Order: sequence, then C-alpha cells, then structure tokens
Amino acid sequence: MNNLRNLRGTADLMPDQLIKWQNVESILREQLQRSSVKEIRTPIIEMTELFERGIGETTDVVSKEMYTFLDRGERSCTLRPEGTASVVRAIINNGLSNNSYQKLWYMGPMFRYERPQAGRQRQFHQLGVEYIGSNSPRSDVELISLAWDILQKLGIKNLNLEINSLGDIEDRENYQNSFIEWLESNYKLLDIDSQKRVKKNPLRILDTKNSETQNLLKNAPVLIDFLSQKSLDRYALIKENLDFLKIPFIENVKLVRGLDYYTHTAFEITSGELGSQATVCGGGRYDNLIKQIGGNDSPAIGFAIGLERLMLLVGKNFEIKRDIDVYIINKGMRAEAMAHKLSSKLRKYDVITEMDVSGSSISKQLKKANKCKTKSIIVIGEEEAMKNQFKIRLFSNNKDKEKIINLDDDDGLEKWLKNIIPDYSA
RNA sequence: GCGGGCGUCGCCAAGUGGUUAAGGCAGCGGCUUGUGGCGCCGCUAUUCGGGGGUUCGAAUCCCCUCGCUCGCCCCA
Repeated sequence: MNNLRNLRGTADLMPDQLIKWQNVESILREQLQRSSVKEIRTPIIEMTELFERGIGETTDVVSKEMYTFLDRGERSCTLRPEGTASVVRAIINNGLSNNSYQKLWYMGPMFRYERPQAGRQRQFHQLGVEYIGSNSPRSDVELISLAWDILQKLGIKNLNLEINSLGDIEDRENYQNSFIEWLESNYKLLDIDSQKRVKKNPLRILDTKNSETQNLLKNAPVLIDFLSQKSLDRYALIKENLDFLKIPFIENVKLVRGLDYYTHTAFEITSGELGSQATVCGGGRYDNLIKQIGGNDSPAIGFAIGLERLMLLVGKNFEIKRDIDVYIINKGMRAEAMAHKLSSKLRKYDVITEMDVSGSSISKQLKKANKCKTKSIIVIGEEEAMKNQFKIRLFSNNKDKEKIINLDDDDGLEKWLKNIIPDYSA
C-alpha cells in the first residue's frame, strides 16, 4: 500500500510519545537554567574534517559510522555524530575560545551509521553539556554532579556512576607504550577483535567483553600506575568531592571510552534496565581538543545524555498530558461564525480549546466531546446563535454547573473560566 | 559489518497447503436530526511487509529483498 518508509534506524516521534519527550525536556531545560548553563545551537551538518580531527580518525565513530557525503560544491560534509566537536568549533569561530569560563548545553539529533538495536538508532538525540575554559577539578565535580542530579530529578533509579582518570597526554602515552609492549608479548592469547586493535586503538582492548581476554588483562599494566602525582592528586580531589556530595561512584580502571579526545576524568552513568546499551550518560575531560581544532589552548569537560535511552528509563509519570479545557460545539452558519470568534478569544487566555468542525448533529458532537475528555463544553446551536449567546457547561460528571453567556460578555466568560483553571489570571 | 528471532486491518491478535482470512480494541453509521458518558445493532483486510518461485491450489513451503527486534562490535 505504502512503500515509502522512514529510513532504517530513524523514527517518527508521534504526538502521544512527544508528551513524554516534552515533559522530560522541560525538566532538563529547567535544571540547566538553574545551573546557569546556556543553550547553544549549531548546525547538524559540518565539514567532515571537523570530526576527523576532533574525534580521531581511528575511532569507530569516524572510521565507520559517519554519514558523509559530497555536496553540490564537492565539499565533504558529515551529519554530526556527536555534539562536542561542533560546539568547540562554534566557540572558536565566534571568538570565544580565549574568553572566560563558559557553560553550554545543546540538544538535538545526532547520526551514526550503525545497526540499530535496543537503545540505539541511526538518528538519535542527545543532550550535551560542555564546561569550557577551566581545568580545575571543581569543574569536573560540578559537571558530574549536574549530570547526576538531572537523572535523579527525573526519578531514575538504580544508576551506576563509573569514573576513571586517563591522566594527561604524557601519562597516557607512557601507559600506552608499556601496554602495547605487553599486548604484543601476549598477542597470541588475545581474541581476534583485540588483536586487530593493538595497532589501531589499543586502549579500547581494556573494555573488551571477551572474558578470556578480560582474564588475561588482570596481569596487564594498569593505567593508574602511570599517572603522574599531579594527575593522581587531581583525581583524588574529585573522588573526595563526590564522596562529600554523597554521589555514589565506582572506580573503573578500565573505563577508557571511545573518543580520542578524552584526558583525565572519564565517566559513565549506566543502568541495568537498558539491555546491552546500558550507558545513558557518558562524558569526560578534553583538554587538548580545542587546540587541536584550531583554538587557543583551553581545557574543557563535558557529557552527553542519550535521550532515547533516557525516555526508556523515566517512568510513566511523564506521560501525563493536559486535557482540553473547552470543546466548542456548534451547529448552523451563525453558530459556526460565533464559534470561531470564541475560539480565537479563548486563545488569549491560558485555555486549551478545540472547536468541532464536523458540522454533525449536536448529539454527535457531544459524543466526540466526551471522548476527548474535555473539562467543559460550549454549545452554540441555532437557538443560542439567534440570541447571540452560548451555553458553557462543566463536563465532568453531571450537569450541575452550566451558564448562558452573551458572546460579547468577556467578564462573564473570564469569571467562568476560573471553574476550569483555578489559578487563572487574565 | 556479523549472527539469532520476527513481520496477518490504525492497535492487539487467531489461522502452519484446500471453498467467503476468526475475534477483541479503536473508527464509522444507526437505535436517539438539539444534547454526552451506558447498552444494543450494523459496517470496516479480494488480502496476509514487498518481489519472484514451487503447487491444480500458498498467509501457510522455497529464494531474494525491505523493515522490526535481540545479541556482537561500538556508544548516547
């Protein structure tokens, strides 16, 4: 019947689902505003090079998951696979990279060409927060605590916060060298996937789900042993503060995360209720990214929350929608005209109105009004229309409350509206 | 990119080679042309994701394809 479909891994968000999205989003915005984080909006398409340089060419995201195409001017363009690189680019372009501390958030679609599964789509949505311009561990703590609080505010239970420190570039390089050496000497014992990654992206081997390799790794050099005293102190301070904030966390020395730009703090918040795509929030520090993309040397830290995964976690209490306040029933030419006028008038108040446009019989319109769970109805039939009046009635259980009001009697209408909206103010 | 499961009306489904493809919800119409919620009655898939094939005959078997789903990889 209909052979045109949405693309694989993309989804239509229909009105009923969006009630939940909108409710959740408004809490997110509220929380961000309260922490004086400012919104930023960047294009969803960028020069391919931005992501290649920013995220790292050897990463999975860049090497096999990007939606890349040539535009009509033969420029290589890419649908953003994540938000951080774009935000950093925007800051540089707008001359803000040498300014003071900035706290920014963005929300919108991201694109990664992957096989869809539970909690993973090709077009998905992220809320991202970036704190740019401070290398203070206080900034890390503030950001992690914000992520944690947001998820708490949404009433999500059973979350695990895992953290690790990757040290600075030097620490990491020292470790990587020693780790590669160890990997090479144990090469034959590694699983095939891990063998492939030895040259390409060795740190990722730490994350492997292959249990034999995991077992083997118990004897491998550990990243934390290669951190400088300075890096260790920094990490310790963060942990102390999290303790002080009573934010429970688990140290995971194997948490490295897939994007090249992370330094020092890396963290992830996971939920057991998400199946195999358990991460609802991931983030970390990226002190070298801004310089790498062409800005001033400026430290930063950020996180992203996957909104689809978030929606899977928040309970049904976010699905509550506001009912219609007034359903306008009308029959006859004159009545229709009056209905239009009323519906326009009601828009000025904080009132949700629906005007019946079916032209069917009054009883039919009443049935419809009943079905859409309106709080009240207005009836304008031929009788009312002749007198330039309308009947307004509370619709919940009985016919107790009913009033006839003149079309031009705004005071009468306003007074009546207090019945449906208690805290109503004109 | 690799592997497993699945695909019958808007939704939930019965049907596993043989005359007209159950049923429920929703929708529409009526009983009841200006007053609703209940009830009752009626209507709604020439077609089983799409395309080919096997067969006298296919939603049911085979192949291809698309999509969904779960896992791997990876991440949000």
